[in-house]
Amino acid sequence: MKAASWNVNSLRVRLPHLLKWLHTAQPDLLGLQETKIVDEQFPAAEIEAAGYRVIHAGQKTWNGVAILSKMDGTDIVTGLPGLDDPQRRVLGATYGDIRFLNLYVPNGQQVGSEKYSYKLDWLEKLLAYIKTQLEQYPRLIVVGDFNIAPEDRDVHDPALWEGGILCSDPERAAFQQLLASGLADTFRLFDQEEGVFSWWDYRAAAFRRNIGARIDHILASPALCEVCSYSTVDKDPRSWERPSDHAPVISVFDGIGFA
DNA sequence: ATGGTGGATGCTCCA
Repeated sequence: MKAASWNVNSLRVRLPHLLKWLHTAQPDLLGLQETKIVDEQFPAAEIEAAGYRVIHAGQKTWNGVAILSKMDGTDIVTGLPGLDDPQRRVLGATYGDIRFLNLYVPNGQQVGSEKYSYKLDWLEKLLAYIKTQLEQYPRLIVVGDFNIAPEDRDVHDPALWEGGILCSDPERAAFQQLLASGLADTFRLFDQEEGVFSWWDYRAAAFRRNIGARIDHILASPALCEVCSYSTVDKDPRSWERPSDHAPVISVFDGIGFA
């Protein structure tokens, strides 16, 4: 079973990239973030024609999350308990005996800002929710754009980024609490090359110079980590014409019946 | 060089 996550930064613009990538990568479960489209305009027909079921929680202009899958999902949730939030950032569903949560964590803009406070509050609510989900579902996968680079090795220039947004201690502490709750960062279950990132700023030729950060993650519960055999970032779509600023991330779980 | 690019929107915000 191949799980994936991709911040597409406008599904309207990126639909051709998505369809091309689906064709070759063939993920079984894919969380999309920043669809930036209302449900009524969601390109469901094109995605279904590519062999995928799809659920979407969208809004005008900003945010928006979708899950593409090769089987039907049940017990669909949107939003976090205890957070009455019009921003569409959470979508969860159950596929067989896999619970799959797709997140678009707030960016936070700048340390100390109002948006930063919202991000930290959001992460606190998320942690509480993850704990209850872990009790309920032994096989839990949490994917998304976390807007957190967990460690110094997850950014191009740790000194330059130190204490800044995506890297600040409270953000990293929140991420560590997710790991302490029982989830693992599947990318770090394996030896990886240095300088692997999932997001590169559009500006200053950042992708060409590999000035980026690893902020998109696939977390999994212990039962799934045991059967996780591979995890990577697929940089290829970031090199295509008119790309998203994020690349898809992928993790493979062996022996999971799907579709 | 306190910039740069890109997306959605509508005379600017967000990432």
